[in-house]
Amino acid sequence: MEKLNAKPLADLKPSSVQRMTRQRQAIIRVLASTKEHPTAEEIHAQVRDELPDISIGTIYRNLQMLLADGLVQEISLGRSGARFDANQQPHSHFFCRKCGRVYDVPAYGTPPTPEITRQIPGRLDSQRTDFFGVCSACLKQAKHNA
Amino acid sequence: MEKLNAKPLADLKPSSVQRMTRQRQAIIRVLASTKEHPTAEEIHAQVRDELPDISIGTIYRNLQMLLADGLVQEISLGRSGARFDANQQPHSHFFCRKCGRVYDVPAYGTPPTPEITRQIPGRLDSQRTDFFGVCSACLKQAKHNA
DNA sequence: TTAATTGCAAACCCTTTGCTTCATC
DNA sequence: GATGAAGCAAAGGGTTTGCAATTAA
Repeated sequence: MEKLNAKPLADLKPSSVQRMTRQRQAIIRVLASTKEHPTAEEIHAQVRDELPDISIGTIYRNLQMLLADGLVQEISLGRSGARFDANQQPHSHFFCRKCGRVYDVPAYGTPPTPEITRQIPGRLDSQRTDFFGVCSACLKQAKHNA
Repeated sequence: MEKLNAKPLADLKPSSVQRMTRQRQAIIRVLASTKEHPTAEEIHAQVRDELPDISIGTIYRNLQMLLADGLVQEISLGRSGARFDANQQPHSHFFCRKCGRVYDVPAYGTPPTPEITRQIPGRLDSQRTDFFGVCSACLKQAKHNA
């Protein structure tokens, strides 16, 4: 029931979006109420509880619009299907190599030194630091199976 | 003609690899001689110059083996097809949002503070800092079209 | 009323895989 | 020779798209 992110997402009137359909509301609600970084499939499954006929295409189309408006971030790890993050606060991610889950961690990253900036072959907009390892859940399971 | 990376890749005897076929040699040669972070398709196109009948499946199978042996890194940015990097030296990447190209930049990243480490929900193996923006080539082109 | 949005299904792209043939060891 | 690896083509998974029907404004 984390409500911190609910506000910004729900309040904004994204420019790509023209009508607030039931489907869109439900998708936004799911995104705003989770810190799980769900995949499109996972969002679909959850929204289906409320709107059993919603199609996966609608999920993707809405995600596109929310991405275009910067209300949602796409975090993808290799070939395993994109995950979506509606947390507007600056934060970093911890990726589990075993299960593919993604966890929020406090914002991390020092501003690029002029040294680095000078060596970027272009205009630098942003930077991101990601963390990798094996999550507690997987560690626990591994120990259990041993 | 950058030869720096050619050595480690060419010298190692990866455990996944049992026979050094002409195809594998050619793929390794392409990877070792570029800093372009080619996609599988791009590797295919280049190797084809030498071995016109090589199939895309062979490219992928070899990349898998090289990945498994840690001789190549996969760097993927969203949905645009994985890119492969055989540069063994520590370094970071600059991703162009416009064209999708990936450029090497000097290694970047400060060691995680105990503070951060403590907040990671699992065992931290590694971290990575990526840079995003628009590359010089695209900036130049945009100016040209204006 | 009317145009944005949906549902459906087919199409797409990138990657993987099964199977037969080839060629390295 | 044996067997790992290649070529080919079909299958897979995730995502996008065309089109007719729906529905918010």
